[in-house]
Amino acid sequence: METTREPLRADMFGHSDCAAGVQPFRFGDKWSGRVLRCLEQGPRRFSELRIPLHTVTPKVLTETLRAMERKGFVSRTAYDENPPRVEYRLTALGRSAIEPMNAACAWTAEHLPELLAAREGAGGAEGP
Amino acid sequence: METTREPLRADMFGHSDCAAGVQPFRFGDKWSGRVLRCLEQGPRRFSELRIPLHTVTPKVLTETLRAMERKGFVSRTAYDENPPRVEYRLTALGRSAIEPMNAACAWTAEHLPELLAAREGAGGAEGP
DNA sequence: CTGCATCCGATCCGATACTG
DNA sequence: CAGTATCGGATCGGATGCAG
Repeated sequence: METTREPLRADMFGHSDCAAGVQPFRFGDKWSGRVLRCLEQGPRRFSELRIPLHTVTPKVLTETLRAMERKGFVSRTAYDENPPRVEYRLTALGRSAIEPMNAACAWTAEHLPELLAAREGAGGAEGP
Repeated sequence: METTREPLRADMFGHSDCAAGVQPFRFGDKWSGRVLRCLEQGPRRFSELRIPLHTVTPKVLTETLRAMERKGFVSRTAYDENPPRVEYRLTALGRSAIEPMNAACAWTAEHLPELLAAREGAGGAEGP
C-alpha cells in the first residue's frame, strides 16, 4: 500500500523469493486513517472533523481530504449556502477499507504491551 | 500504529466521536513491510535481503532493519566468522504481524482496479 | 465556515563513496 | 560481507496569516 508510484503491482511471476505479491495498500500519511475512522460514523463537515482530530491544522486536514478524494476513499459535497457547508463521506471503497483497518487495530490492541515496551527501550528515559 | 510519539494509545474514554480507540500500528516507512514479507520465509542475511528488495540501498536497508529491531519485529544475530555473517529473523511479534498484513494485502488485491484507476486520474496522462 | 498561501523544520530515502 | 559516512532532493506536516 503505497502512495508513491511503484507499488500496488499485482505481481504474479514467482520470484524465487519474497517481495512478490501485492504490497498492502497504506496511506503514507499521519491523518488518513483517523479520518477514515471519523467518517465511518457518517458524513461529517470540515469543522466537525477538526474536533476529534483536535491537533490537525486546517491546511493539513485539507490536504489529507483532497488526497483521500483523489484516491477514491471519500467524496466531497459542497452546498451552496452561506456560511458555506461542505460534507465529506466515505465512498464504497472507503467503507470497504474499514475491515482491514479493524484487523490491524485488533492486532495492535492485542500486542500493545510489546509495542509500548519497544518505545521505552528506544526513547531513552532511564532514571530520574 | 504510529512511529511518532503520540499514537498507540489505548483510549478507553468514549469521546463522543471517532478518533478514539487504538490507532492501527503502521511502519511509517517504505521498506519494513517488504522486509517482513522476506523474513516470513525464514532467516535471511543482509545481502540476501538486498536481492528481492533490489532497489534498496544498503544505508536504507540498515536503517530499516535497525528500526524494526528496535520495535521488536526482527532479531539480529552476528556470527563471528570471516567474512562476516549476520542473520535477521522475525521475532514472535514480527510473525504475528503477518496476519493483519495478509488481510491488508487481500483487501488491496480485491480492490486493485479502483486503486489503480485513482492513480491514473491523478497522474495526469490524458490523451496520446 | 472552509479553506489557500507561505514559511520552515523534520523525515525519508536515493546516490555515491569508503571501511573493518 | 555487512555495513558507515556524507550529500541532496522530495515530502510531510506544523505555525501563522489571509480570503471568499
